[in-house]
Amino acid sequence: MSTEERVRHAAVRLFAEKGFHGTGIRELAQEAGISSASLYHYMGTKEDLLVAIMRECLDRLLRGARQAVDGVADPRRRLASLVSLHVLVHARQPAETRVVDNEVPALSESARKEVVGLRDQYEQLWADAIDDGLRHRVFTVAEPTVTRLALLEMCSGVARWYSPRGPLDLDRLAGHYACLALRMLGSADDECPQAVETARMVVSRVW
Amino acid sequence: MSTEERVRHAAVRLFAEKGFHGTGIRELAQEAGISSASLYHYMGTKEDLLVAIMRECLDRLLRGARQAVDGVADPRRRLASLVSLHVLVHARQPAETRVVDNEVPALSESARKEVVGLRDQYEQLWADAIDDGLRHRVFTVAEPTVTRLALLEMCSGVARWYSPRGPLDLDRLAGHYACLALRMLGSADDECPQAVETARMVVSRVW
Amino acid sequence: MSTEERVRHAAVRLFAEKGFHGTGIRELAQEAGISSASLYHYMGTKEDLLVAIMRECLDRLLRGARQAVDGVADPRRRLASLVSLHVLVHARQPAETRVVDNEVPALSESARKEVVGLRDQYEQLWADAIDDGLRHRVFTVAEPTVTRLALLEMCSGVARWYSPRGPLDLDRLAGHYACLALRMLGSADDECPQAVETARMVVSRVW
Amino acid sequence: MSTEERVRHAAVRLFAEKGFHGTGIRELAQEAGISSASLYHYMGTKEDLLVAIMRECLDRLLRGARQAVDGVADPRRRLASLVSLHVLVHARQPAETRVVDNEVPALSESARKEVVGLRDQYEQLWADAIDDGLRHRVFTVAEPTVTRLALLEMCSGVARWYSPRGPLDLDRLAGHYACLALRMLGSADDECPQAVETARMVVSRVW
DNA sequence: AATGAATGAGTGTTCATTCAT
DNA sequence: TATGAATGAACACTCATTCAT
Repeated sequence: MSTEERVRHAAVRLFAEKGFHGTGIRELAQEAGISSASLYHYMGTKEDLLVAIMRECLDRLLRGARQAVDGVADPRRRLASLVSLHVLVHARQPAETRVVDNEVPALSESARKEVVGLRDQYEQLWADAIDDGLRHRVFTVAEPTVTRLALLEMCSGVARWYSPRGPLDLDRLAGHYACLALRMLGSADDECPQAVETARMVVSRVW
Repeated sequence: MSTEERVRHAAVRLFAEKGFHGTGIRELAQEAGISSASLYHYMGTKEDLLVAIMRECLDRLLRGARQAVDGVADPRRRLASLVSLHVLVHARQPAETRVVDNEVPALSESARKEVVGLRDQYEQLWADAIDDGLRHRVFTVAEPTVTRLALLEMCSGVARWYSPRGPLDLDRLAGHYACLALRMLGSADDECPQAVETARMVVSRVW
Repeated sequence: MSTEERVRHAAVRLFAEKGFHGTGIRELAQEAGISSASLYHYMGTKEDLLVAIMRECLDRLLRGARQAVDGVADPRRRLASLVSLHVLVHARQPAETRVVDNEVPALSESARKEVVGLRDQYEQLWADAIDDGLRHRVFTVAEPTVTRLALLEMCSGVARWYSPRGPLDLDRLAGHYACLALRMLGSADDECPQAVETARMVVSRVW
Repeated sequence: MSTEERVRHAAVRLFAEKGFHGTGIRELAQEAGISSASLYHYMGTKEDLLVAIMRECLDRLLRGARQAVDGVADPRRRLASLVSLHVLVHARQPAETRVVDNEVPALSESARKEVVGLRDQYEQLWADAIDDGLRHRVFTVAEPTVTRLALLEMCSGVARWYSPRGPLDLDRLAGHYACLALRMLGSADDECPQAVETARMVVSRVW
């Protein structure tokens, strides 16, 4: 593993564990196995490093999500795939995703704009699937916007508690969340296994 | 409003907005309208202040939750009331609840133990309702533990986005979440209005 | 002497001796007899301190120069008084004046504008006296602008070498420079003693 | 232009513009178009580079000054030639000369001794001319030492303001300063054109 | 009750310099 | 000849906290 990768990994781990402001540059350097001065060969400012982490994670998520929904007509399958992918990624990369989810307020104005922009594009894919499902009457739910937010928070929460050492494997986890999501939307939950399959394929392609 | 309250409010607002480590003592003092030295008449250390905020919030939530479920036999109504209460509180007090949800890693070992202990007691009430519902076959869900976590994350997420200036009033919000929850558990969602009523009563009693 | 004054004196001494960039904040603190953290009770940034020193020195010089020329009709006496005052001040306060003369490039854009503005006002008084003298034919010199600059550099140079422990007292020094200046301008040099008298009075009033 | 020359030029430019302590090694490298590590193939330490610049400039000036006065009997012509040469050099090479004039305090003890020694030899030529002129009664001035310092500061000041884009060409500038100098010394100022001629010849030989 | 003054330890970042390649 | 990589020390500045008044 290159030094640059070690720096990145150290930052992801520490920012996730102690927060951006709770992580010192010297701590970061020690975790990466170099001096704090050397750190600056591999990054700009501490914030630049944070932005790079967020951008890459969101970029991948957005790219993956697009692959998961592109060309899929059935909104139930689209939504289920989005949920599965989101859960898979949050369970496999809890550190990265927690940084993305928690440290937005630590960003400066301009960086925040970029990051929020990416996140908005991503969430739009969820909104489209939900709207489509409502229009085609395969979803029945009172508040689509609130429900979308509820879904996203529910799925992102996985990064806060999932442990690979627990009894649940990733596929069953993702499948279960897909079921919960379809239930919330008032739909039958028989699309889940195929959605998990799609999500797994996307993950193997993008990560 | 007493000075002590002003300090508490300032801390809640800033810890929620910028995080514990992102908030300076001088910033806190300025927001409270006193000098940073005077701050120390109203608190111990900065961490003591954080702990006090978390403890009070969790205490109230736990007390409220107990009032909401005590003596209620139907697990659907218990669960729906817990969800409604949780959502109401997170929508009405987003700053306090975000501090509780986000700043646990900023605590020292011993303080963390206490706070996590309170949270565990609180979550146990949810677990009990779910288990009870499964036992009585009013709930049908594959992974009760995962589902409980999904529910909690979904509901806590409200604090991250709800705005009182939006189109949804608190009661409808709480009711909608109760419906979503019952759906997730594979139950009919006709207990929601009463659950909201219960939650409102509890809130008015405890806060 | 108050702590604030000690800080100011330390800064003047060190900035003059080693330059702004050559003076560390810790060195400054040590010279002032406080910790480097305490320094920040008595100043904004290091640059703010520099600007304050420059502003005060230039303000005084400008005020003094105006008092020295106001209401004096004879341009020879005006010019001689300006020279005497300039020399007196640079000999008595070599540290302050060297900071003003040497550290302008260390200033940020906006601060530099202010400082250069003050200096320009000051130099204008010299330009006016010279122009007036040429118009009234009491001065005879080919290049008035160049000559003004030559005069100013010559007089400012005093701060770089004059020592109060040398054989020349301040009055004779100032008088000699006034003579040199009048000679450069092609004028008789009999106004000097009165000019020194004027300068001494101004100095005692403004400093 | 060789890399070594590019380094030298970059250093001269930056040391003059921002001072020795205000110039970073990376900045220097960038200005020279190489990496900061490569810099060390062409210099010793940063201070060595400064010393080399100063030494060369002072060496040339001293050599030039000797050529300008050697074998010239008339002290007026000697003094006028020294002034002309000094002004020409300071106007043509403002960066080098400002470094020499401003950065002496940045030198370590031993380097400072060497540089000050060169400067003293140079100034001695001025002192000799003045003393000679006084002895032969072609100069009339009260304080020869002070006057020498005033002359030197006046002439060195040229480097701080002269611009080749201004209305004055170098010869007229040098001639004007020679006149000012002779006036200061109480002498007729008719030696100037020849002095400028001498200075120009010396410059073309030494630089 | 309130705060100006004070500080040791720490912040993120840059410094001049070295060295293996 | 040239440079990426590396670093200990220093940079200007802020931290949470204490204490005399």
